[in-house]
Amino acid sequence: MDDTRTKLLEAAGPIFADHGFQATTVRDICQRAGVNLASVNYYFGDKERLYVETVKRAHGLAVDQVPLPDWSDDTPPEVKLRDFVRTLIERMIGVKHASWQMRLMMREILQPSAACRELVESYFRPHLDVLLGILDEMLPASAPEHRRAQLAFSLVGQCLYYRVAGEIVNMLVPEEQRQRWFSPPQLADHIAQVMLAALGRTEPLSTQLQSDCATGVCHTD
Amino acid sequence: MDDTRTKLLEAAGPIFADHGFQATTVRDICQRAGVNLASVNYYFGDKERLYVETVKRAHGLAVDQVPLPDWSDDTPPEVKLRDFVRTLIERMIGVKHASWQMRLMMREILQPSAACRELVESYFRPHLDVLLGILDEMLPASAPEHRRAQLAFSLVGQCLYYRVAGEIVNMLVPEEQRQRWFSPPQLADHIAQVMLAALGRTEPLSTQLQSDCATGVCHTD
DNA sequence: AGGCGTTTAATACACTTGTTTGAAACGGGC
DNA sequence: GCCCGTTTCAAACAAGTGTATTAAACGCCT
Repeated sequence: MDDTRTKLLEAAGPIFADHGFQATTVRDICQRAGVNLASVNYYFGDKERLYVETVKRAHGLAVDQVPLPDWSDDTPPEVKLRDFVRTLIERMIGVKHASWQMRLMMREILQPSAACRELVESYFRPHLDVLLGILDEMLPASAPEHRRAQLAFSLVGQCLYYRVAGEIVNMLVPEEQRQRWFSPPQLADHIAQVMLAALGRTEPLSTQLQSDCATGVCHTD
Repeated sequence: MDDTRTKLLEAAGPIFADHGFQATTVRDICQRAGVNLASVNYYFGDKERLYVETVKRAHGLAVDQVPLPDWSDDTPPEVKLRDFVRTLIERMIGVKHASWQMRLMMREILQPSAACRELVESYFRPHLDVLLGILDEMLPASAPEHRRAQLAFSLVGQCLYYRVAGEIVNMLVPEEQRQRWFSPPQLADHIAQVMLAALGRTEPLSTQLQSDCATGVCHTD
């Protein structure tokens, strides 16, 4: 399928992700796609319709690219939580240092547009439900609903941070330290450790870091 | 001081924050400021210079608006950490549901421009140092530097989340639940609890939530 | 008052934007 | 071949953009 329509969609993705809706020009997209200027209006009606289609396609590709593992019924919740974090981090910053799909979705998160409602229901809500299910296995039944949600947001927030503020992290952390200690799996394991320690499923971090700090960090498998 | 220059800066702030650099027009700014179209070129040379000045001014105002408390020397680190989180959250979503200053800075975080380097050195770095100092008081001396940084990012990430993904949270959490349990101080206390529990300075959350969940949540003072 | 540097004002100028147009090219079916 | 709907193309359009220009108004000193 390399018809003009899909060529347009594929060209539009990275450009919209980089510059946002307003700042990208249909001329730019058409040039990148190698098609005539009028094509976007012919196939999508106008620029905005093309944008919405691009966003939909983006999150479709994003979930396919790094899917959640399907756990067996006896997988302990600690492992599920760690896997969940790893998947999130991988989607955020793993795939070739941030795919255009994620960059585009990030724009929608920060400034929701017409394409966003669908994004929430078909992407965020299901993932939140999975995470809430994992947390339920570790929390007492008396834990109120809003605390579960806030815990989920705490976890997601830590992952999202490296996507949103990645450039800032790059400026704050020296190059060599970043290379050695800030790889996606390392960050994922750190976040999982924080959450598990907070939930009381692991020793607190301060005691973990007291003894044997070399091996305590990189149990990456 | 209501000369044209400052009128321009004050008008430009919210508009740049809402629409970004590209999508805002100097005509819009001048109209809102009630000054002539040519003024921006007269006072700032061009649109970009005005933008940079606006960003600088934004973070100047942001720190003044909600300053960090100055703790006495014997303030326990747990209190400092909680205060730090509260300050961050207050800056993120507290002041009249997100001031334009924060919205503008958020744009720079997500997509750094020329004005960003200065933002990092004069705003983010000092705050990070304060936070690292607080964490140092709770961590063993053997804790490696990169883990401290990651812990700091975990904390900041959780706070940033409600600013970045605030609209998504609004769609995911029912209105009434949001009204009751998602006020800035409540969110701040939750995040502080997570971090303190992870560090082992409090009981784990799962046991906290087991007993007496009604009073355990809202120690707002 | 008069002169002068500073500020404001209206307008014009290129230029880019999204979109439209109408004709040309294509691809089968009879 | 010829007709047809579909797709491509180059060009043009109208609106909106940042910026430049020019003259008028202002404030202030002597």
